[in-house]
Amino acid sequence: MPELPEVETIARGLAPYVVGRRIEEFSHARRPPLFLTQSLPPDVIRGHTISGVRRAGKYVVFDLDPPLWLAIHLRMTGTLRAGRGLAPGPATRAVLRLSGGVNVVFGDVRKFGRMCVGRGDIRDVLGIGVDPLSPTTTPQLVRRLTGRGTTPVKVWLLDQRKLAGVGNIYACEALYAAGVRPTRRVGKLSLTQLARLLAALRRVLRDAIRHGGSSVDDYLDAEGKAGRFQKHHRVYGRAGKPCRRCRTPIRRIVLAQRGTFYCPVCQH
DNA sequence: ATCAGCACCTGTTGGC
DNA sequence: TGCCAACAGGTGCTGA
Repeated sequence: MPELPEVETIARGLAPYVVGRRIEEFSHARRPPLFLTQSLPPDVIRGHTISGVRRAGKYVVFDLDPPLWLAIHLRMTGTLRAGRGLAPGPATRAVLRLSGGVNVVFGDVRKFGRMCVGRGDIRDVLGIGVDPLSPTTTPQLVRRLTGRGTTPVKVWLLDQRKLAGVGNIYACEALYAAGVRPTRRVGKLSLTQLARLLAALRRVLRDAIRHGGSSVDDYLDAEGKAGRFQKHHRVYGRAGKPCRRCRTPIRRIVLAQRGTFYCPVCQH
């Protein structure tokens, strides 16, 4: 469920609760497997201190001292909550018990979420690409990444090995904002169109972060609060409803098995 | 090397 | 009202 803006919101919300605290205990479910195959044995993090919380792609990352990291991917229904004396619930998959009585609880109804303990270059270990919000991600770099690829641009945006962090909602919204049809072959977009798309993507992501992310169904932040950006969606989830610009009904198609929404008039 | 299709899970919703 | 198929913000594997 959570994409870049939701993960960013969660990471920022966790920081005041966890930074500077020591991990006293780490308890976690075993089935279905919670840890990625490339993970170090998870229990090595016990006794380490959390030096920071950040986002890498769609992962929430706890930086530890001595140097090590714990990355958590929420997939569709994962939630991360922090609080003093916070209790586990029925869907709890893991709990970090920290110094000072603070608990971090990872809940996940569908059990798709995954964790990974590692050290060194996190992007290498997790296999994720560049960040769309990074100033080093330029239209020229994006062009190098797309090459002459024949993949539909919307499917390309969802490939975490290229750009990391974009999911279904923001891919749809950014393509609408840029006036680009989701089915366009990514390698055939001009550099100008790619630049427009990257700028639109950044605008949409920053805007969504400012609004605490999108709560379409069950996303909640680190303190259990819903996001507000769903009120700003222009196409996502609006099949059959009028385009806010031209009143044409928004169309829904399926690309790579994902619902894809666009305006047939405003997007070419 | 790609890529469509399905698998992984459970809860909610919409159509009949 | 009740049942059940379809669908959901994500990713990874398999086989063509």
